[in-house]
Amino acid sequence: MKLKEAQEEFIQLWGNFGTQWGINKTMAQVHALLLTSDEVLSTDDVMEALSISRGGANTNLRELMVWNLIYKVSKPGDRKEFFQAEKDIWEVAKRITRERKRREIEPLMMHLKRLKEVEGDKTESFTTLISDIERMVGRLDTVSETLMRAEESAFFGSIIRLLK
Amino acid sequence: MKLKEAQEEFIQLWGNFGTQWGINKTMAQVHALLLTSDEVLSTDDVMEALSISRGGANTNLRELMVWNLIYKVSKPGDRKEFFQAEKDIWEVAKRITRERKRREIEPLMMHLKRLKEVEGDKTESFTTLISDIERMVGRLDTVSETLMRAEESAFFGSIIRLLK
DNA sequence: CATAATTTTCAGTAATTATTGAAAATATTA
DNA sequence: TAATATTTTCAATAATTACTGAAAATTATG
Repeated sequence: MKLKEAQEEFIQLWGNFGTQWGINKTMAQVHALLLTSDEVLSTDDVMEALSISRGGANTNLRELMVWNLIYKVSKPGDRKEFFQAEKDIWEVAKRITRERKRREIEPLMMHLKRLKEVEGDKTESFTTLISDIERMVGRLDTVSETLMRAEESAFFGSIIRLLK
Repeated sequence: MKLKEAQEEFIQLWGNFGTQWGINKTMAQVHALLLTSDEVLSTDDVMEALSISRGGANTNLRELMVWNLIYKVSKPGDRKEFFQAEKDIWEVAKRITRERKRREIEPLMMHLKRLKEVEGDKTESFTTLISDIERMVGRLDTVSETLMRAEESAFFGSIIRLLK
């Protein structure tokens, strides 16, 4: 396989995979494009490479910046803004985890907490369920957090290896 | 809050949460309904409770069976089929993990493997990226697997506690 | 400050995804 | 086996979500 082909296949793959995890397909593709580009890219480059409109390119690039997955860089003597992806895949995972936690897990936990304030009899099995879900989500959160930290710590690293 | 209200709120919450993770909203709601029902429910009960069509109820109930999250049960003297959810939330998490692994992680890993077969120079950074992604996905898989097993083992349980 | 380059916004439209409901298939009863 | 109850399928439709493209806003240049 040629590099160009592989790159394009990866962009498609990442887009489809993102969809299954509730991430906008085009955003995932823009991310994949930048991840696999050695050069920095302008909005026009992205438009051209993915055959998308200026509006789409702009929106997705900005959203990726909110997620802290790409940066703006400027080229001297050029007005345009260029974009570059964070290439360290562990850093990428850490940032995605952090953002999803902030956007989804924390609100979910708060909501679940409220749901335990149920009055009356016959509610035990309900509150038990909610508590169990709370505990499980919390633990998933802990573990993913830990996994991310593991890359930076020999101690955690060796624990992770234990788990294999 | 009254139990009925809390139940309905949970159904909505779970539906929205599911959406963010690439799970059909109605399927998540049907699951939430059964999770919070002490009684077994028929297709008609589900239709009524969620105000959805027969086709929708049927499709989502069958899909939940494929995921192994609910069971058919029959009531003696009644032709209808009734449904009951697996209530152990750890078992639920384990089965969801297993199903997503089978449907998404395994195909992804296979695809990534193929993408490393790139010929030519200047491909090192690309193949490194793909390898890193492979490694990360694999590790996420290991850890989630381990988390699930932790419930069943004092040894793993204590490791998990270490990670907090 | 006027002009030009670039970025951003967003109403309209397109594409995707989910749902309905009625007909067909299947299962149960007598 | 015929009659009836129940489940399943799927074409048509609805709802949701994403994208386009041109106008407005912003930023940089001389």
